[in-house]
Amino acid sequence: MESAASDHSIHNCRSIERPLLSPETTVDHDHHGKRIVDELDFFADNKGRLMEMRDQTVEVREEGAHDHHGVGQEKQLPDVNTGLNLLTTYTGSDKSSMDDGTSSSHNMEDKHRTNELAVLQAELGRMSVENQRLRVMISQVNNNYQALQVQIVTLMQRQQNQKADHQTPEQHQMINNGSVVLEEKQMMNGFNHIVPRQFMDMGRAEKDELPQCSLEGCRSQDCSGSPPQNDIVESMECCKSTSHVLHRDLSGRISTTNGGEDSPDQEFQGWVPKKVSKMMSPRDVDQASSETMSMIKKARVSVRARSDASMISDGCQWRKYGQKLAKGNPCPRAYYRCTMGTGCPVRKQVQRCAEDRTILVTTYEGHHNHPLPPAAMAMASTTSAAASMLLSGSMPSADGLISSNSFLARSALPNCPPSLATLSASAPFPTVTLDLTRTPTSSEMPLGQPNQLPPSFHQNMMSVPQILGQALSSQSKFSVLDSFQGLDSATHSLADKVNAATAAVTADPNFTAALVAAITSIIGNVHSNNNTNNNITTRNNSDSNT
DNA sequence: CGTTTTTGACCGGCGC
DNA sequence: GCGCCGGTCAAAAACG
Repeated sequence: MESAASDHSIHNCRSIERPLLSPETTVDHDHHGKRIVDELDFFADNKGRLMEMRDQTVEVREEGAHDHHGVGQEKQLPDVNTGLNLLTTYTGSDKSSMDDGTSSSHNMEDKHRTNELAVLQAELGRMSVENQRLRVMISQVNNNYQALQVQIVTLMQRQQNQKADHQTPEQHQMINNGSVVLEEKQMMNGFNHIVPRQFMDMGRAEKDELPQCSLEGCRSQDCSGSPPQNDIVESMECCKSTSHVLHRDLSGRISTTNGGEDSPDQEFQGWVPKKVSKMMSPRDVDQASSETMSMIKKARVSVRARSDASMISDGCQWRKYGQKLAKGNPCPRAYYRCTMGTGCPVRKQVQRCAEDRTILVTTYEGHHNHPLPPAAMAMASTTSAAASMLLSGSMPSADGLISSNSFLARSALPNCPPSLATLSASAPFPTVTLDLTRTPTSSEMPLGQPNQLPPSFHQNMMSVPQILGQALSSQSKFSVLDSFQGLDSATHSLADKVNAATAAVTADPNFTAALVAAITSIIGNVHSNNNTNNNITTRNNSDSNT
């Protein structure tokens, strides 16, 4: 039903979505070569009735093609509603044909058919309305995506402003009010392409391969496999130690695009040992002004979940590089580094809550510089989205204003129950905390916004990444499945799609709340079944077709 | 034998 | 300046 709706609604995406159709959706090619069954299957609940009327439907369909706004042969199919008017026409012709001296039993049968047609017509009319509604939703998603892109650029601009010249409070206010426009980047003399660079990788600094890649160029040409949201997180880190060099370094996106193959300078991107910074020249160290470093903080996303396992499965491969006994918590804190890509800067800390040792606190930091499997992509996108929300609601000048339940926190997550997501600017890093230790009750959900969880959240028991992936697909005009069809050839489009999906998530804090709720409902099952995230592709496949 | 984990040492930031 | 603390390094051990 859902895929049916999407197929009907997103005409321009049809070529993409068609491969997703399950065999049964295309099996029934009717006479005249029209894929009537496509329609039928889309509205599966009506299938039975429609099947009865197949003969009539075929005829009606052909006429409908004329009536309908010229959408082209393929696009006529989605416009099921078209057939309605024609059904009426057909009914008339049917009657006239019957008047030609047929028996009363035939009349009865025809009247019965007529009634059925009327019912069918009403049903199709309803579908038409639904179709229109879905189109509106698609356009809204598109609008949200566009808005998010502007917001991302604004954020990048903001950070660049902070580095280039210390902003006045008035400027901060302007940015906070959203009055900073894209064109402002041109005021940042010499920094036009610094911005994207800065958002790509914080670790690498020395190698510059594509300094000509402007902000617009990077976005439109998609020279990155990294969603901008992810980049935002990364940017927070990059500025800490190498902000003075980053504006010359534009190679990160390319290396990411290369399917994880290490570029010659791969060792310079991503995570860099502190010893590297030690080798920086005194001049470089000077340039990395303390002001900059104090203004820019690392953004982190912390996930609290009940789990008996030592780690929640997030689809990534991690290598433990340290363990420490933190003060105030008898449970040791473990430090992990992502090993899926060479030099990947992403790290995470895992520690059990001192108060409740069944609660596992996982803190993510950084942005992957390599392609991610679907499962990992979901979590990465979600954490990045959360981080971007944090950043969108926080300015360095606002440090200290952000705290749990603060105005800014509630502004950034206006509809997110306080128990689910909180912002914290507690030193040294601003952190978004997603609390999955309790399921949001209906009372916790925003008023007037009933539980927005997709039905599948309740129906299916999936791993966290799975459910995130599905959630992302449900919020985007692209499906996750699409993204991973032919990962090799679709690296660019994949980035775009994930980007769009993340943007959609970011644009809707409600969805974040729903997401958290969904994770919460799943996390308990992860305990007993840690392997469920391995079939995300399959699951999404089926989900995309349902 | 290569990879991962463990663990003590080390480093830098921060507060006093 | 000193000590505390969080974070990281890297050698050794463990693992597959």
